[in-house]
Formats: sequence, structure tokens, C-alpha cells
Amino acid sequence: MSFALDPIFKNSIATEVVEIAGPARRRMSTTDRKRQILDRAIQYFAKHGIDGQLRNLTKGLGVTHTLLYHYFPTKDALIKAVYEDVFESRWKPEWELLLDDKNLTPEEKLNAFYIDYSNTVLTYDFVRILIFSGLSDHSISDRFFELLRNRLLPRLIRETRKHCGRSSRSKPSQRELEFLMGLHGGIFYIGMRRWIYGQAIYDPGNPNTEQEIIQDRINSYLTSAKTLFNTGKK
Amino acid sequence: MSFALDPIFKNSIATEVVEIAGPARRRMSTTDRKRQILDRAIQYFAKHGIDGQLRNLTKGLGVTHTLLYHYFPTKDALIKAVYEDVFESRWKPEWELLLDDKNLTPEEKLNAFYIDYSNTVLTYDFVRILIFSGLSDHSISDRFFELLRNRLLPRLIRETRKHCGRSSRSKPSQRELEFLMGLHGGIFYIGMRRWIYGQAIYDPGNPNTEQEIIQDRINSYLTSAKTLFNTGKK
DNA sequence: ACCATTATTTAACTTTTGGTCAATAAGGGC
DNA sequence: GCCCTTATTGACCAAAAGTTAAATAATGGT
Repeated sequence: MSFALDPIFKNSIATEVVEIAGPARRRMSTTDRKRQILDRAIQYFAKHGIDGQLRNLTKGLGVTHTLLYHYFPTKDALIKAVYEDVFESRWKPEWELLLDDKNLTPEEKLNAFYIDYSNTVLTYDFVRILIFSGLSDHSISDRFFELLRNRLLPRLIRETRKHCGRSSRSKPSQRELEFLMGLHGGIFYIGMRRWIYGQAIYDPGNPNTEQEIIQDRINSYLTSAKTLFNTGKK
Repeated sequence: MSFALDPIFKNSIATEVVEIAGPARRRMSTTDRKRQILDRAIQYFAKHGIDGQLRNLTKGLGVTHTLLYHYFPTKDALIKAVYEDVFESRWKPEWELLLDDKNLTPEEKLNAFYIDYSNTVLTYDFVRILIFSGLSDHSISDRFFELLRNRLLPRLIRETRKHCGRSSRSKPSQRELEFLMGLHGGIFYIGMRRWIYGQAIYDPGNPNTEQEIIQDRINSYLTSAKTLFNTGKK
């Protein structure tokens, strides 16, 4: 056929074939391939859970499943690596700096924090893998909550108190913590609805909506905190 | 050995053996056994996920896994039965009646509803199975949310408006819904922390704590709704 | 251009696991 | 107490899925 001689066309086909079924065995550098496998594993396990099958996982990569064993000794090791990677890549130390910023009001801090938090944490990969982890062992979820409990919650409570005009540095009460967890959980729930229950929450055309929703809630949280925790005490 | 003659001791051993390894093949009525299997399956799948193995599931029952096939044609059928059962047994039509009660204030309704809702829905079995379902297909989670969306949310919004002194019967705005979902999600998150992340939330000695926590949040929700949704309009 | 290294595949093994079927025996009805 | 129904089991199958080892062939260095 004449069009077979069209160099551009030929080329595009050839490229595609190489990419998909790759007759020419392509070698990648160890680090690149490992990274590539890990990335794919994150996607794959996020979608199918850690019970997903290695053969299917590597299929999308155009490699045999046995190649995995060149990079990870066992499936568990892969999963562990996935956990580590997802976990490490998502926690931002800047959050603590932000919440400690002297130049922002508590309300500004909470807004800025939760907007960024929801953009970073409330992603398909993270939400699902966090929950998969929680459902089986608690390997990442435990670590994640420890960071939350130690680094974020105390700061958030401090800012809440500041907003209420209280300067107490005493250990957060359970009631204060739980009230905060109401806000926090409500925000995490946005990710749940979207990535677990598969509900498209608001019109994707308007990127501001989520921000406004979160601001409503924070606003409500701070305002109510005043009346809830200012009864009598200074 | 002399203690082997101790009748009490012998008895306790014998009983245990019968229960565990049951040399005497015990026949149960079809309905009883089916019920028993279903109950066990609910527990088992709630713990291990729907990828759990039938042989282990029946092991705790002291029966062979093949017996399952006498009652359920396939594993999928069992899972489906589990879904149905968990789902049906947890949704209370009374909730709608409660929210329609003429003799209660909106605040009383919301409190009563969410206390009961959390006691019914925020259980180990339900929370985990709901989430397992959400992660794989959406078979129950979809149905559950449909009920929520059709039967509960409109009523909750109506009560919220009533509490704010607004009597509009117009379709709930997205902003109103999302503000409500903040409350709702925050409450569901209690179950998540407890049954997914394995966090003992508050001292188990005090059964009132959870109630108080929920009341705080509802109180905050209703109060803020007034200022959020009463700007200008009647 | 050749060679050594090692990324990648092929083939095979093992265990797990959903599912089938014929054989067994518990228990209720006569 | 016998017999018929059927709950229950044991042996077995086939496909799935993790894992291993040897064979193959890119690729970079000399």
C-alpha cells in the first residue's frame, strides 16, 4: 500500500509498537526502572488494593512480572516501599512553619493550611492507600496520625485558642481536640466521598468551590470555638 | 496421671474439644446454618476484606469450606448476601419519622438523630464493609448514599433552615449541602478513626463522651448556619 | 568491535484458593 | 428401630498468583 511509505506515518506506528509491545527489549538504568515500577505500583495498589496481582501490575509497564523481583525481593517489600514513598512524599514540613508564622492571623493560617492540606493529601493515591493500609495492618496510617497528633493538632489547637483570645499553654483538652477533629474529619471526608465512594462532589469547572466550602467550615469552627470554650474562663 | 480423673477438668477439656474439632458431626437446620454462616461471613469479611479466603472463614465455624456451597452457589453470592444483610439491617426508617416529628425542635432532632445514627452505623462491621464496598465496586455504598441523599439530607437541610428561621422550600443549595456534609463527615470520621485506623478515641469508661462531642458539633453547625445563610435574605 | 555486566525474559515450581462431586452419616418421620 | 432425606465431609481439579533459576540480549566500557 502506498501510504506505508509515508515516513511520518511509518514512524508514528513504529514508535507506538515499540512502546506497547516493545519487540526490541529496552534496558533501563536500575534507578530509573525502580522508580518507574514504584510509581506504577503506587497507582496500581491505590486502585486495586494490596491484593492486586503483580502480573497485572507489570502488564501496564510492558514488562514481565518477574522483573519485579530484580528490584524488590518480595511483594511485601514492594508494598512496604509503596507505603514509604507515598507517605514521605505527601507530608509537608512547611505546614508546621506555616502554622507558626507570626504574621498571619489564626484564621488565615487555618485556611491556608487546610487548603494546601486538602490539595496534597486528598488525592486518589494517598486517600486510598492510606485507607488500604488502615484496613490491613496500620503501617502508614499509624505513622501519619502520629505526625498529625504531634505536629499539627497542637498547633491547630494553639491557633484556635489564640483566635478565642485564650493564651493558655496547657495540654489540649479532649473536648477541644474532638471539636477540632470534627473539622478535620469533615475535610478528610471530602476525599473519602471523592475517591472511595466515587462521588463527583461539585462541578469540576469551578476550582474555587472546594476552597469556599473549606473556608465556610473553618469559619464556623473558629466562631463556635469562641462560644464553646470561653464559658467563664479567661 | 491422677488429675486426669478430675471430672470437672475432664469435662472442660471434652467440651472444648467438641466445640473446636467436633468429632460428632452436628447437623443444623438449613435456616439456622445459613444464618450462622452469614453472620460469620459478615464478621470475617469486615475484618479481612472480601478477598478473605473461604477456608479460613469456615474454620472458625468448625465446618469445611465446601459446606458454604450448599448454601451459597458462589463466593460472589455470599458477598452479595453479606452486603444485602449488613445494609438492610442498619438502615432505620424511623430516622425519617424522627426528623419529621412535629414536637421536637430542630436541635433536638439533629441531636437525637446523630446519636442514634452513630450508634447504629458507626460499628465495626458496617463501617468497614461500607468502605470495602466503596473501594471495590460501589454496590452498597452507592445504595447507602442514595438513601442518605434522598431521605435524610433534605430533611436535615429543612431542619437547619427552620432553626435559622428560614422557611424556604427551595432545593438545597450546594453550599448548604456541603456545610451539612462537613458535620456529617466529621461524625462518620469518628467511625473511621475507631474501626479503620484503630484509634481508641476516648476513655471507654465514659459512654457520655461521644454524645457530648456530637452535641458540640451539632450545636456549632446550627449556630454557624444562622450567620452563614442568613445574610440579607429572609 | 568485542566483552563483561546485568537488565529482562522464559519456563517452571509451589502454594493458594474457588469450585465440583461422590461418599458419608445425622436426625426426623414412620 | 429402620429409612429416607439432606447436611456435611473428603478427595480432587484447575486456575491464579507469588517466587525461583537459568537463559537471553541490551548496553557501556575498553
